[in-house]
Amino acid sequence: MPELPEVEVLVRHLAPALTGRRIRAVEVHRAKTVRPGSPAAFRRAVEGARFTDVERRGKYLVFRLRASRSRAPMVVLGHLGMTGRMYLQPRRAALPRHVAVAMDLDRLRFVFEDTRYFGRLSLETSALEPLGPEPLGPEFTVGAFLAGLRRSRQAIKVRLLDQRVVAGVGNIYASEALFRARIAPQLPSEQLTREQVVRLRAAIRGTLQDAIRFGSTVPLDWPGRGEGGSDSRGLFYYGRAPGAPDVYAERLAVYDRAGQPCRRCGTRIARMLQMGRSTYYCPHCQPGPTV
DNA sequence: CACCATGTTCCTTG
DNA sequence: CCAAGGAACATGGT
Repeated sequence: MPELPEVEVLVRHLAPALTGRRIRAVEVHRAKTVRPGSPAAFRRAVEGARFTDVERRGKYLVFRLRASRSRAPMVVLGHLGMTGRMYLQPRRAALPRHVAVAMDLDRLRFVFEDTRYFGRLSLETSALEPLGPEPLGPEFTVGAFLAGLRRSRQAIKVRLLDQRVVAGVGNIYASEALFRARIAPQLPSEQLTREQVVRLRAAIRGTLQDAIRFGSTVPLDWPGRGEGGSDSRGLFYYGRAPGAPDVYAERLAVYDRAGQPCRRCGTRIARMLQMGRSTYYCPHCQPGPTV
């Protein structure tokens, strides 16, 4: 679930739902999720604080809080890892099996569920420092992108996963953007022509924006409830309702479609490994050096 | 049983 | 210095 578009959609729902609410209690169910830092220090800092805003930077969630007594502003950084989810549920509802952290608000509970526990929460924000430009922001210029790609023989697909080049692109949207730009994933990044860089920049922005638009149309719900329930007011859950069709995968052009026909030319989509991660591409629409 | 999985970080080898 | 590869984290799906 979590690359930039999924985090963006989540933040858009969380911001109005959390802003102004006070954290009454914090339960850290998985100590390692608070990293770096300790669960005790995290609880001490956060309990009693009030949310003032929620933002996104790359794939990180930036929770802005104000301490109850000192009124000092503070920041909690969140990352969903591979399987993290965040949602609100009624405070008396059962916690999910793989709950990492739960925060009691007044009537609601804010839940960080994370099956594989790769996600994290921290009072430490230095992880934001090395991040490259926001792909949808004004800093992501052709010049900045060009600077991030030159003088590297790394395959362009691998470069796109480097959060210092551009922040928020992950394994799914790297393949999708390269298909959209018709650029071979294995092309060394320094060999991209200026024209290709311009096209790839536009493709990244278009791909991410389409995904955000798509995500915004997905009905929200929370585990264990049917959709559209009358008491779902103020609650949300970004993801697939149990048993619902996986519309999420159907909109992807190449990711996880190995062997299936390219939607543009009919050629079978190919899969290869780059740095141990799957890359999907159309050998006809994205011609390039054979590796 | 085998292999794969939306992410990041650390370590080793060349 | 760079690049590549592997492992670790931990659990589930096919």
